[in-house]
Amino acid sequence: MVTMKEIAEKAGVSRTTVSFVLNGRCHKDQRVSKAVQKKILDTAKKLGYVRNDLVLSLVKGRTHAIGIVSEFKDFVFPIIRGYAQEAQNHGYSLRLFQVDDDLESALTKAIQARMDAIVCLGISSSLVKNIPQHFFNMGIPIAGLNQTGHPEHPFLDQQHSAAAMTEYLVECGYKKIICYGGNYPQMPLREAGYREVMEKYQLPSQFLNHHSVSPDDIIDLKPDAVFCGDDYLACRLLQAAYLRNIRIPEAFGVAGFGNTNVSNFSSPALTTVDESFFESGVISMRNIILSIENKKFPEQTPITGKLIIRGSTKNLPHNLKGKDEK
Amino acid sequence: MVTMKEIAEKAGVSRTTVSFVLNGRCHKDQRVSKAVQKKILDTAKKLGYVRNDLVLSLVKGRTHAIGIVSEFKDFVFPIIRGYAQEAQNHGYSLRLFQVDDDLESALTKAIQARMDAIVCLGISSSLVKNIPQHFFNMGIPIAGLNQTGHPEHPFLDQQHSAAAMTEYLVECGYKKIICYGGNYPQMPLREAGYREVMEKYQLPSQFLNHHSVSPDDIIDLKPDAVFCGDDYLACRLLQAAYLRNIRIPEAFGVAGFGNTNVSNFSSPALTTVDESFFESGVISMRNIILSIENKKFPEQTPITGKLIIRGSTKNLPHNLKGKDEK
DNA sequence: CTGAAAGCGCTAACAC
DNA sequence: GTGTTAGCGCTTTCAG
Repeated sequence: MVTMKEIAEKAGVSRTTVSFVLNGRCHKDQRVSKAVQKKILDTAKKLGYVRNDLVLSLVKGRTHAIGIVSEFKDFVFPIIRGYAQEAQNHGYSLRLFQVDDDLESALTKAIQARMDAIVCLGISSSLVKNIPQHFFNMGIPIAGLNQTGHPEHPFLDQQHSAAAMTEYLVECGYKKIICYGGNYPQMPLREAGYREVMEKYQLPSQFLNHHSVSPDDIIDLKPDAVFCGDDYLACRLLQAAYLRNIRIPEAFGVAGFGNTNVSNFSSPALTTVDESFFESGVISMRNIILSIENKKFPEQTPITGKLIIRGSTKNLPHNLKGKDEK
Repeated sequence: MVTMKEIAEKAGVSRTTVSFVLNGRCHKDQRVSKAVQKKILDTAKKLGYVRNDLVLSLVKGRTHAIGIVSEFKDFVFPIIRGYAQEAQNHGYSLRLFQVDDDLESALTKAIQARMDAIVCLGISSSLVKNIPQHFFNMGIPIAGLNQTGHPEHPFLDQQHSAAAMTEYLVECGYKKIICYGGNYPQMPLREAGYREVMEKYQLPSQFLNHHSVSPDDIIDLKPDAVFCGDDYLACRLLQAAYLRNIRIPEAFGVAGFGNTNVSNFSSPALTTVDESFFESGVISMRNIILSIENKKFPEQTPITGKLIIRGSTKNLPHNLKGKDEK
């Protein structure tokens, strides 16, 4: 790999001069004659010089790399795409540190590599609680330790989004709406959004957990609609209905949460809430980079999930009638 | 960030000694007294020393990082998970270089960062053809420029896998089997696998492209089964059938390709071929690391896709009868 | 058993 | 306009 020293020798000048020219630090007025410049540029090209960012990082104390510490489960990749996009726009790149069992060792590796910032993605908060304090005193910002609290992380307003979906289901004319979810951390907020709206309309609310209640059980309850805590669960419900030849949305409506790609390919396609992972990754990375560069910080604006209306829900006749009566 | 120099000063020894101790290069026989060792280790811990891999990379000429150059479309992430896993097992980490429009600039960044190897992932071969030769002369292995030819890349034997699926469909008792695909590069091989088996059983083969033939058209052709070129297309077909209240697999069988997660959540769940992206990522990364470290290379073993049998196909009665007759 | 010194490739004050 | 010099943090050979 050719170095500046070699170029300097071939061109018969000093390394400093080469450095100046190759970094374009000779704005017409300053230093280095045109002739020498050209000569240096030419030999650099001829020799195939590529600058060494390792050294720049060492000297400048900045690597322009952001460490992503994660187990890299499927759901983080849309976020990472957002990260990658935005990082690239600011001249940063991403470095991946896989955590298998040991979060601390992954963090250590990221620090050894002298990342400009470290983002923990999708790490369970119980693990995070146990990170020794000294990791935070190294002078490297460690961000995104959970999905909600951290300022660098824009976050989906789970409750508000769930409320919006529930509101939509009520508007469709559904009365007996069941909330069907699991144990993931966001569930309580989604459930709260659901309850809030059900109470507002004085409708009976009912939350059921898929660990104790099967999709078939849900069907047997003969709901008007089921608001599922995530798209995957909604698809399971759709599959159960399909096997029993129960048509959706004719028999009852189904809504998911996430707008993951399964929701677009199910039969019928799912009405769901878009979690905007990509977008949230972009904003998140922008904030992280801002915090590295300026220490300034735009105020935190939570993202609101967009309602995605597809074929698994529909306006019921009596609702349409109701609208006519107004 | 604390340095060895600081440790040396606090401990009252030279930097060399610190280096030796911290790198565990004092195997009972050699150098440095126990007392000094302990002292150094203690002050290192007290000060919170974390070694600087940037410098190590500079000195050793190896970064232990693999550059992934890609547009990071969804389909590459299962591969990247495999990469990350295997890289981590060998003490390497991944660095992501996003290519927006300009492959060369992304490659240049990866070279500037002095990656030990560079993998181009999911880059169209037309772009790759135009990479100037000098990129390959930098001493950094650039691998995986396409999905098939490169020795570092294990690859799914597309034709063989498609043949296996077709064979399965024939075994199910289906006669009129349509192959329904698109324009992606793997399609011709999959089609060839399909044709090969259809001919073997002297069944009529028919290939239709979704750019000119809609899922509804396919249904109207009243096939026994449809072998789709990918899971997504298969789901589109399932959705079209659902809207017309045509039951699968009762009306006809449907098979996909890829075993992407949509295939597991469709109604009915899809019979498909597992492309083993994760596994292929693992093997690929292993080969790349081997090639960095030894220049030795295990022979290339193409991966065979596993048949994943789910609810969208079934054994037909006359086939079962046939089996009884034997 | 321990330390001095050179070197990895480059930047940035400062002198000539 | 151009070169000298001292670092950045660490490894490693070679004296002591």
